[in-house]
Amino acid sequence: MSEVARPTLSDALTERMLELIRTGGHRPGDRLPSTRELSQRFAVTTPTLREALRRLEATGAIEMRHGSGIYVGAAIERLVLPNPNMREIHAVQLLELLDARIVIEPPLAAMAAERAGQEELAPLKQVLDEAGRHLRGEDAELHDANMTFHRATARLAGNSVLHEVVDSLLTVHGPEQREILQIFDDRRRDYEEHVAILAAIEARDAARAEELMRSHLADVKTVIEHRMRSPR
Amino acid sequence: MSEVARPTLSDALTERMLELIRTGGHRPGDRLPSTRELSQRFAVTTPTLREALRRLEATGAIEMRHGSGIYVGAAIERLVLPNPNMREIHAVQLLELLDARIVIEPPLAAMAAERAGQEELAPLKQVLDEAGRHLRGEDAELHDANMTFHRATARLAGNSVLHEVVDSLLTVHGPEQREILQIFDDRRRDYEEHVAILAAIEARDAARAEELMRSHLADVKTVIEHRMRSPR
DNA sequence: GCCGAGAAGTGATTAGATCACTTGATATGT
DNA sequence: ACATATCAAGTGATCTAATCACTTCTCGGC
Repeated sequence: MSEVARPTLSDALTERMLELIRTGGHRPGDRLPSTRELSQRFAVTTPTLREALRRLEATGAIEMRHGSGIYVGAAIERLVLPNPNMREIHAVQLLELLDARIVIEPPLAAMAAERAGQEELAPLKQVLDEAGRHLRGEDAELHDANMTFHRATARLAGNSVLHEVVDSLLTVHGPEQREILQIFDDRRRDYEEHVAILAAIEARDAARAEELMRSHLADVKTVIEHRMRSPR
Repeated sequence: MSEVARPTLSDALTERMLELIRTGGHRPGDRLPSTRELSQRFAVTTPTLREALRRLEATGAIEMRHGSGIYVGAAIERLVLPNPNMREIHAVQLLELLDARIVIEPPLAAMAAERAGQEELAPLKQVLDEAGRHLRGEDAELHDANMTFHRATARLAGNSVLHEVVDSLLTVHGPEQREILQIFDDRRRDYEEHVAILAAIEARDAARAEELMRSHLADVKTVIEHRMRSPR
């Protein structure tokens, strides 16, 4: 029954470090304060600080050079993708994220249509059934089921790299971001469009699947743009 | 003059942990040994071990739950993208990676052609000039310059999310992976095709830029496939 | 002017203890 | 018998403070 797990000290540290870099006007290549100074400033001990630093290092936000110092990494000014412990991205980036999906997902739908046998189609149908059961239930659950449809479709395409990319993009729709999305999206319509996409994939009509996915995501974007201007 | 920096203890630890998970037949959701046991098994102290764990956590390879345990994450069986300290991916995945680029990069070339003013085109030209100077020089340098062209083009497209995605995909072409690529690619031809792509972008011919980028990447893939079968 | 030794600064690792949280078993009450 | 409350064991999180290893820059010798 437990919730999202209370953030740990080093969770907070990671975010404070990011903030320090961003608001401090640091550019990639700049050197950051030493571990000793940082641990003092944040009032934590060395090992704790270092855990936070390692996380940032793993995503390319910083670089640690033995004997030399800690440097701002190239990824700092970009979006850090698969990062369960550092939610980034704000509302403005939501539309950019959708544009990215509009580029990537339609071809994936086409690929899925081309190679998917009946057996592999099963999980996709299952996801839609699940979503269907939530049509009159909790909005959050329908929303999640809709997201799962996109992941499942990407998986069907059969390219693990692209699958991972889509998965990353959708994961960013997590935590706070997810709440924003939930305010804007039109879950019922999404569901219906998903049904149509599945039909095209099942019929192995690649061109149609691609076009439907494209217009579906364009619809989502339109709705969000509209509602951003005139909240419900 | 220093080289690639000697791997640190926790670097090695990160890889040993990954190996433990992979060869141990662990599936996502499985619980791993406790920190106490792991630190004993690897003969390192807790803080050191935890640094390695945090890196794995940051990429979604594992999940640490306070009071409960350490669990294998969902990302473990997929590709972990922007990860300077964990080179993954083997040769088989090279072709999949290229397929992914074939899906993503052509539309980006089109977007670049549509929105690029003359000023923004400067860095792209500069990259090509740089590559041109290496035409008769070191293969490695030409190879790098060619890679930079792809990054720069993706940047021009003006979507930071997609830019980051492409950057991640190309980054994976790092360390060991890069050596593999260098064996297979045809740097001179790549350069010439890049020149043609730039011309299309400069002429703001989106359709042509897209098609050229697509055929360029298809060429690269063909060459690699061919050479994999019959090494030089 | 060049270059090598050394000092200062910085990250990497160690050691063991203590705190905080989760989970399942046990006991208790109805 | 079942549900609920309590508690103990296991596990991650953090602290403490010192030492080791590496880089960089300065300064002296040639």
